Amino acid sequence: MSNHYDHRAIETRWQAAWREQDLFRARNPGTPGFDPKVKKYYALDMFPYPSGSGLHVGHAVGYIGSDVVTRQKRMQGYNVLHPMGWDAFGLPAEQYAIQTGRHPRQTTAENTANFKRQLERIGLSFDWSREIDTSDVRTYRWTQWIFARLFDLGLAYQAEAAVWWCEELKTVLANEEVINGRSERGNHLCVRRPLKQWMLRITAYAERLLDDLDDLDWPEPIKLQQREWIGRSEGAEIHFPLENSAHKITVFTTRPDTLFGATFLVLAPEHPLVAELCPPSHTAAVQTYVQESARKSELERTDLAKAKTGVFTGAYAVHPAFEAGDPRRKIPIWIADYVLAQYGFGAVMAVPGQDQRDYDFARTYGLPIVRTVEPPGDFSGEAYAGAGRMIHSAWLDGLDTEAAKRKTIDWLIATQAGCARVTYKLRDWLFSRQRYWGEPFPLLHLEDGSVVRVPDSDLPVTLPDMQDFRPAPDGSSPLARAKDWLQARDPKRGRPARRDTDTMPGWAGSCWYWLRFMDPSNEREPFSAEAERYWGPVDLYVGGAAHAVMHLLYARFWHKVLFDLGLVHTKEPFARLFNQGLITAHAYQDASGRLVPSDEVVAHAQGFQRRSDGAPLEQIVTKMAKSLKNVVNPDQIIDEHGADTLRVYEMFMGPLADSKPWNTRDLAGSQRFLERVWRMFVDEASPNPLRPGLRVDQQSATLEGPSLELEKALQRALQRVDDSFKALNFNTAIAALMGFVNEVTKREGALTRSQAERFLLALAPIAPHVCEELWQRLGNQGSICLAPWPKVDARYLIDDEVELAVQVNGRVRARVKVAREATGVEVEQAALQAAGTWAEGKIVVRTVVVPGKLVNLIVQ
RNA sequence: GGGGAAGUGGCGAAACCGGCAGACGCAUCGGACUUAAAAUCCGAAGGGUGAACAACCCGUGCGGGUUCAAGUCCCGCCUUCCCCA
Repeated sequence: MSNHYDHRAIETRWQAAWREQDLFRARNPGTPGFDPKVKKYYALDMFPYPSGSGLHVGHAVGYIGSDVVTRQKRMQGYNVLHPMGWDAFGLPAEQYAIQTGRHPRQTTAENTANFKRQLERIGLSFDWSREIDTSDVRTYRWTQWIFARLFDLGLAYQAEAAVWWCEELKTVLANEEVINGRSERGNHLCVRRPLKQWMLRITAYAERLLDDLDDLDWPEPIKLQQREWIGRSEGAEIHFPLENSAHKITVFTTRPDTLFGATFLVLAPEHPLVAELCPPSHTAAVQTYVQESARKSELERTDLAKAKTGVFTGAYAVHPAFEAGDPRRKIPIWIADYVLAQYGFGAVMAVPGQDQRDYDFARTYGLPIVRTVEPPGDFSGEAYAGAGRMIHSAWLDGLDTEAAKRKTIDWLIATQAGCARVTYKLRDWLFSRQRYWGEPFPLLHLEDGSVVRVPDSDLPVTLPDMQDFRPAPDGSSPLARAKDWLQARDPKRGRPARRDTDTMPGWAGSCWYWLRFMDPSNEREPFSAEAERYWGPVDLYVGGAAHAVMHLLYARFWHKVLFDLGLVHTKEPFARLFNQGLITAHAYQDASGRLVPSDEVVAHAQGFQRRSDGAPLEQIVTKMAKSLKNVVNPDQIIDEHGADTLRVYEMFMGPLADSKPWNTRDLAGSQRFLERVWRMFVDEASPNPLRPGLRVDQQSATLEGPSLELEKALQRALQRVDDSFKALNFNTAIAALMGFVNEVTKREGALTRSQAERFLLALAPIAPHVCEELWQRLGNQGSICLAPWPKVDARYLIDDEVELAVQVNGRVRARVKVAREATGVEVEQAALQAAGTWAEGKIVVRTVVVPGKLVNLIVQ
């Protein structure tokens, strides 16, 4: 047997062995091998959409991180659930299929096979017996089943909602397909137009989605983003009757106190009353404006920096707080696209004195501006949005803002002109797509226009096999063309019915997949209560911060609905959330800004040049993307350097949470480290599988000399490994283990077998293959993957003597060694002596002693 | 526009509660081993002034502040990255 570090042979050997031994199988209650006394640990990765281009090293970093945690937990004796699957439905898969002219079912199967192969090569310890695919009918029948529960609860409803429409492509586009009002594909102009859509009433859960964030062990920034997204605001709704109509316009405002400053109303262009209240003289101008704003995205419409546009409707409303005959009682109604239809009531009372957008608008169109809150004396702005004493506000004058809000709300209630109101920025979730590759809705449309759902016993509603699944030119879903599939019968009375032709959005499967992993092959229910009670909630959820808002909010919403139905026993699905950072990469641009593939770049001392012609290049840091020509494929890294080297490098690059640039050059350090570990155990010049000194522990009962020093070094390293595993910044664990290897190198022959074993155990979660190989060479029975985690012995962490820095007036001037138990006075004396000329002849006015760290002498 | 995160050597980074800035690596340079090279091992290295492994000064994006002591805390800016139904 060759005796050098052969990563290829080692990695294939142990991956095969682990698979054969079924080592990473998680035991469900009631199955053979299940031990109720063993604690569970559920570590979940955000499952990937299996794209055609395969996995790159940026995807791998989160998976490796969670795998390291998982492997440590197994060694600590937990029953670990660590599953993986495929988020396979959705737009990208469909797009890819249309481009290649092949069916998404086929491309998805190929892509998942490739992803799985890549993940296995990295040595990730997934329980593959639980693999699921959201586009597999065995999975999506339960997605439909859960949707059916939502439908029964009245949480799903149909409504007209604005969707992007591209006239050129003759298709409905998703938000992510429209950039700056133009289609991503082809760069054609798009407009928003209303279409009947399925909506989910997530707003009914807004309060709970907000409140329950408090108890979660999630990164604070993510919680903050969710809170911002939900956007709770307290205020009032106020009714403004129309001058010549029975209708009234209801507005929401967070500043009811500023009612007397409201000089006009502004409606969103989509407001339902727009057409009705407009007198014929103004119809043409209003219609033109409504069409123009349909072209804009919300981003453009609400951009504070852009000029506000709007148009007068020709109609007036009655200001409820002014007496009849008061000229201020009649206020004009305008339309402007900075008001969004979906927020509040799609209408605002404009208070130009206290709101900058209203102010800008009033100035542009010459509308009156009244200030009703007194700004501080040094205020120099235009609209004053802060708090203050009320002025020009009749019976509110003199009150402060808070008191004025309360009094106004009381008045609104008393006069039936409004009431207190809480609104949320969060809107109901547009849940249908006019696309092929998604879960069909389990719904039937009857001839009388009513909608009934497919009974549970008739599920699944299978997605029909279609050859042409492109979106239709009239905006209808491709499923509308599946004639045979379309026809159905009312399950109750047998009347003819038509299936719903929309499909669910890409998010649907990811709203409950962690529950399916608990009991993936259950054919009677989405998951058993027993499995959920045992495995839930997810203990650690690892994924990109990119999903901070939408996926996590949607998933929490579904989970809460299931909680209310008694189907899950926790209010929240993910106890701890961790966001891995983005792996960025260098990309190179020439003078014209064109991207140059990374492998055509040469680095020089002065900078970077194109290999072919020596043209100077600029280096930029971006994310890894095929379009930027800077993607690094893990297969290639594993071929050349090994999976363990890839794992060590990705964990050594920096804290898992940080984004950091990939640099293939730096791999060498990680590979060298593993080679040094290898040589610590194996003498490559000899045919022996192991250095003779490590065969049995020859150490006597008490450690001394270099072996004692190594013991202290090992204990310090183990302590740092434990700390770093808790925080998931494995870079410091690896640094500590490297430091230990350096110490061993300096003390030839001092390393004991016990020390060698404990070192190996601590490294095993990060570099499992090489550690398993050496573990077996040490003659151990059983896999290192299930061997007990090494414990820190605190006795070795304490030294008798400590070195202190001696500062004089805050600057380090000397160092001094003192006994660990030295008193303050002793330390001060030693420090004074060490400070020498710096303190000589000076008066020490103060001494600060930080035990074990430093002494600061303040002298005059 | 709104929201979030981050700026430390040539590069990736470390520094736990405010306590010696730059651990551990990469790249670089020097030495040992070698006929030679690779590999390996040993060593140097933030910047400046200096002949100096002497000594001192300056240094954590920029400008202020608090403190015996600030990468870390406070105030105001600049830049970059991520997300937006």
